[in-house]
This record gives sequence, C-alpha cells and structure tokens, in this order.
Amino acid sequence: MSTIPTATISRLVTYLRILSQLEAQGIKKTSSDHLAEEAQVSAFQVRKDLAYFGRFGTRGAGYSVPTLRRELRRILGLTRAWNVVIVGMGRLGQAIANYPSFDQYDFLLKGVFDIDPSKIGQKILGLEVQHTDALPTVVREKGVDIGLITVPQSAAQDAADALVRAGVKGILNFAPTIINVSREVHVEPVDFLAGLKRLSFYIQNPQLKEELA
Amino acid sequence: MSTIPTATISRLVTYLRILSQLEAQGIKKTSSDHLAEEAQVSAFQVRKDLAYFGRFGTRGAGYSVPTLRRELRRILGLTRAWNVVIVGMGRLGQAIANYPSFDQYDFLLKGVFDIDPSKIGQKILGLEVQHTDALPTVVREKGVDIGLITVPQSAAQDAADALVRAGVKGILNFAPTIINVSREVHVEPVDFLAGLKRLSFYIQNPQLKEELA
DNA sequence: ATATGTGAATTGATTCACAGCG
DNA sequence: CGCTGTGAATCAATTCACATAT
Repeated sequence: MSTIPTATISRLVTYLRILSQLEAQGIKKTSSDHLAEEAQVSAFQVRKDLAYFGRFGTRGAGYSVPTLRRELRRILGLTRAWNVVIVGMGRLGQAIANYPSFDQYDFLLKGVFDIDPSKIGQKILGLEVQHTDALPTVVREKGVDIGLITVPQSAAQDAADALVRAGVKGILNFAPTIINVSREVHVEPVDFLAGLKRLSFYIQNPQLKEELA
Repeated sequence: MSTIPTATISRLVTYLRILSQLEAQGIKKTSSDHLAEEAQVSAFQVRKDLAYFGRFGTRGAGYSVPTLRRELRRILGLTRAWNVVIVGMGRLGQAIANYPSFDQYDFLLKGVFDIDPSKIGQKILGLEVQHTDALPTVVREKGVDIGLITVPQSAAQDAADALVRAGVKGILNFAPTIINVSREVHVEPVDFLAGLKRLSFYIQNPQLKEELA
C-alpha cells in the first residue's frame, strides 16, 4: 500500500464539508470535477485522494453524494462521537466552547479546565470549570479522547503534559508555540498568529505568487 | 532562483518565534541543530530554509540570535505594523480582538464589523462596531491591509467579498469553509473544526503513523 | 574543530494520460 | 460516450554529504 500524504487528509475533510453542503441542498450526484472546483484543487487530485481508500464512484456517472459522504465520515472516524475537554477558560477557550454547533459535529464537551482560582467553579455550558489537577479523573471517567489547549503560550507545554499524562490521544493546540508530546499522541496546531505572519510575508512579496506552490 | 516551498514560510515563522524566546532569555548564539530541535524539524531543513533567502550564519560558530531574528523579521515583513480589521463580532471575533498582546505583534486593530444591528455601536477595545457597509471607507482611510473573518460559515463568502471589494490584500479566514477571492488576495485558513476532524482520523488510524509524512 | 551553505541524490506528491467500466 | 480509477511520468520537497569558511 502506498503512503498517504498528510495533505490528503486535510483535503478529505474539505471534500466531506462540500458533500454535507450538497446533501443539505438535496443534491444527490456529484463528480470529481465539481468537488475539485469547490475545494480549489484539481480533479486528478480528488480522484487520487479517494483512491488511497477505495473506489467510491461509478465510471461515467460520478459519485453519489450520500454514499461518498458516508464513506468519508467512516474514513475520518466521524461516525462516532469524540469526547473532548478544553484547558484554558479565558476568552478564547470560552469562545471555542460556545462555538455554534460545536457539539453538532459530534465532538462532545466533557470538561473545562483552568489553573486560575478565580475561574474555577464558574459555569460554562452547564460544566463547572475545574482545576487542571482533576484532568486524569475526568479523562478516565468520561472517556475523553481529545484535549484542546487554549492557554497562553507560557502555559501551553504544562497543559500538554497534563493532557498526555491524563491519557488523551490527540491535542488541538491553539497556543502559538510547538509542544512536545510522546509519539503516540497526535497534535494539530491552530495558530492564528502564525497565519497572520504568513499573510505578512505574502502581502509583502506579491511577486512570489508564481514561485510558491 | 529556485522556488520557495510554502512549508518553508511556515517554518520561518516558527524559527522566528524560537529566536524571540531565545532573545528574551538573553541567549546570544544558536545553531541549526538547536533551532531544528525546537522546531521539530531536521537541521538540514533549517539551513535549507534559510538558504532560500541568504547566508545568515558563521561557519563553525552558528547564528547570532539578534541578527537572525532581525533578518527573519525583515523577510517576513514584520518590521512594519500591519493594519487589520475583524468582520464578525460574535464570541470568536471578540476573543481574537482581545487576544493577549495581539497588538504587541505589530498587528493593529483599526476596525470591527458586523451586520447584526444589535451589535453595531457596541464598543470593543475602544472601537465601535460598525456595519460591514462601512468597510470600504475604513479600509481606505486607515490603510487596512488584512481582514479577519470570524462570521459563521454561511456568511463567510459575503464577508470575503466585502473585504476584497474594500481593498484588503490578505484575509485570515476562521470560518470553516473555503472562500473564493481574486488571485491577488492571499487567504490563510484557521479552521479548528478541520483540525478536530484530522485528529479524529489520526486517532482512529494509529497504525498509519508510519505511513504518513 | 566545528557548524554553515549547497549541489546532488533521494524521497514524496502531484499531474498526466489513458485504460476500464458503466 | 463520460467519468472514474490508476500506473507512469513529472514536478516538488527533503535529505544527504561534503566542500567551505572561521
């Protein structure tokens, strides 16, 4: 079996969102051409990405929207609910917790944590903010899979260590820093300051538009 | 001149952050080995990334932290301030506006916008929330370079269109959807729901750890 | 002695062209 | 005929090895 590019996984997430929108519009059929246009990639790319996981289309006819959507949800592990906690209940943590339809995406918020005594005990969406020391208990008892880190940069590594010790399998890191975790825990960065700095580069160097992939 | 991988730009942002931390600690010298360890890449990669832009080190001795930091800031366009606006003053927009030291990074918030009449007129960090219709005026008068989109998915394309018409050069898109803009405007996505879904895939397929780049 | 800078080699990802199937 | 699925070819990115400079 050939190796799967990480970029393919990102694109599968995009294809799934497009399919969900098509399904919501009652559209039953689509094609690699259409998905490609919506995802802003080539049709070759769409077909190759899907080919890593199987054959989902009908030659000459394209793809069934419900079928391909179901398959992508299965491939991405989105047929089950994932239990998550948030570490860091500042403004960003609260915004994420309250994000519209966060729970509709089958990510269930099972706990919210901080180390600031003034925050502990506050209620967020019916959950009481707990001290990070309670992480191991909550992760075990609630079967938590994923931890979101929304603490300041200086506290991010401590939060990551606590989450890993508590036994989460994945971390979504909003803090603007790289965190070190054991090999078996996967980390996805969500770094908007880094995004701003990349924008700064591209705006300052518009002539590089052609020289960049 | 060879073409510059987009991944290189992301890594330069990481190297810059590491150098800033080293400088704050009073450390004057570093090496490609040290930067590589901190950035979780190879030392070859660090040197190759820097080589796209010049020679910044001393053979046998490594890199001067202040010098390399200054050079990276110059390369990334971070020696000047960038004027930004935020479109979407829900919880996420407010959290980003209030992000600790957002302005310390030389991104200056020049306006906040929404289309919800109940939000217009509210004060955020001394700025009055304005209707999106006012974007062209503000962008022109304040010299705004970058727009942040923190509206719901369904409103993201409209927000992007308004920003592009108003004349911004770059967009940081927090909405979970791909937006279409004219070629000369650069878009950086910041999609935490996509990050969660990628985590779902990697957690469900731990055996692929070796098969993924 | 030591660590950078860089052409060459290798590995990986994307694009292509067309075979295969409905 | 139309569109998918896929090996082959191309293109891009990373890794390597070592020449080079201090």
